[in-house]
Amino acid sequence: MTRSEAGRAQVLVVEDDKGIQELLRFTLVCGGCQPLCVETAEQAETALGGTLPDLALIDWMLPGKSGLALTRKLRGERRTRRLPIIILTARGEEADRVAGLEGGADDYIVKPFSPKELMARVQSVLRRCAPQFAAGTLTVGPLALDTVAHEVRVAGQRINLTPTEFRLLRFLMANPGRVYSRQQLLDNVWGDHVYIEDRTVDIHVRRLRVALGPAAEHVVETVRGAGYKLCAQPGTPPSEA
Amino acid sequence: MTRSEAGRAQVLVVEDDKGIQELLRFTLVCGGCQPLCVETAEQAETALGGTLPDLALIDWMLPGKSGLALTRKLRGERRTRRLPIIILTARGEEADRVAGLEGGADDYIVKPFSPKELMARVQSVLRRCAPQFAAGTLTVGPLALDTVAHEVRVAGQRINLTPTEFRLLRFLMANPGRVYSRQQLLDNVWGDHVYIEDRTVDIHVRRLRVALGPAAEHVVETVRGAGYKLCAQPGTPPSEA
DNA sequence: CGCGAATGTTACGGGACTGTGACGGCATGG
DNA sequence: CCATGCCGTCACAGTCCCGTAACATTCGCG
Repeated sequence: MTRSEAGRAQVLVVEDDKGIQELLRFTLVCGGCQPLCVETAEQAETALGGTLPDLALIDWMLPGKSGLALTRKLRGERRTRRLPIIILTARGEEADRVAGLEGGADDYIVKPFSPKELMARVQSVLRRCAPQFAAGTLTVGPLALDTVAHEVRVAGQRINLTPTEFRLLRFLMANPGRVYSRQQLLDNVWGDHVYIEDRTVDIHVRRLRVALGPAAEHVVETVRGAGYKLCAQPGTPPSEA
Repeated sequence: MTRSEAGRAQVLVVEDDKGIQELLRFTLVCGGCQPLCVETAEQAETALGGTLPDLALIDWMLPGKSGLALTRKLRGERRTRRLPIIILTARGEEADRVAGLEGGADDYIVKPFSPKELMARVQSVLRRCAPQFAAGTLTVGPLALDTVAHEVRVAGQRINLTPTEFRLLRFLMANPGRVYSRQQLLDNVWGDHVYIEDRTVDIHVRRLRVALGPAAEHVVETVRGAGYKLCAQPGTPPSEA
């Protein structure tokens, strides 16, 4: 589900020109997005330290660190690797387009742009990168996962998870009861073409179970020969009457 | 079922550079695929006139007709429209990535590539395009089989099945009332090119009946001299013509 | 009733699958 | 520079599953 379906898509805007920033903000709000505006790459990184937005809109020309450098950095870090990025560039900098796409941007927009074009591209990128998770709190059995605050609670008790454990649990909680093979989990939690051993999934499932503690570790079920799934009713052994 | 599960996936390789072609062939064979190599787009079209492969690996730079043109043509024809395509492109042609994906490719690989990466992407695309087992819940008599959750219930009571028992029951429930010989069951449940004793099927049928319990064991019927079938109405002897 | 073929039933050894602990690499932060 | 935390891989152990063999039973038929 796109966040544009359930709530507003959060868009991080990195733009030093106040006028353009206001235009972007206005356009995005009118288009149903929730903009978060900063002016420098450094501020952007600070903002990205918290909850990840659904999309980053980055100006090519920034004071200090350039938009390209920021893009490359975001692509280099696991946490932000899959964050959709749109580059804003001025007319006549066509050569930069190549560099921008090389740097990992998903799309680019040439200034001056029409609000219509901006929203079209934003929606397009959001749609393409969409199969994400609805904002809000997922609840399965004794588990509660806040996708915005990045918090997980077991019977109300807050626990700490590593990034991978969190994404794994989030994915499973988004589709409870559904069995996923190790490969499917790698595709959906780690990313499409990442070459990692199947068994690595087992390790993270174990670490996740340990982190969940005895109260909830059995919520993550092993389906022998098939994969793993989340069981909504723990303590219901499938034994016969 | 993907061919990668039962049998080797056939991959058409369109690459004019002999060295790279050999590397591709070697990598694919090691990865469990069955490559068919040609050097030009024309030869590729000829090869595609026969049995369709499971995947096409097309070099971007080809003598004469380009890989993009070939991709577009394949996407334009009904017969090859759904054929998964991966584009091979050289470093520095990143801009072509967009054109390639817009042209209808499912993925692209940048040369030079590692064998591991190649196989990861090939497998990923094959998985993504693999025909799925019909999702949903199959119901026959007192039996209910959830293909997604991998759960089986007898009169609402959940039971545990081993992987083979589950596949066997799933196949029978997908085609209730129809008689299958032991060999047919081996082909469909175990996979095509497996040589296993016929009697093994009997064993698993028994184990399945035991697992189903007295309430439903008679749903799996023996047709003497023919094989096994699932009877929708237990207690209703099949009326032959 | 007797016989052979087909099927049901039991037992068992090998192997596949998963759980578990440990290790080294890598990036981050001081 | 080191310390820390996270991650991916390896190796080992336990468990479960599966295919085969062997024996028992039932069915079909004369």
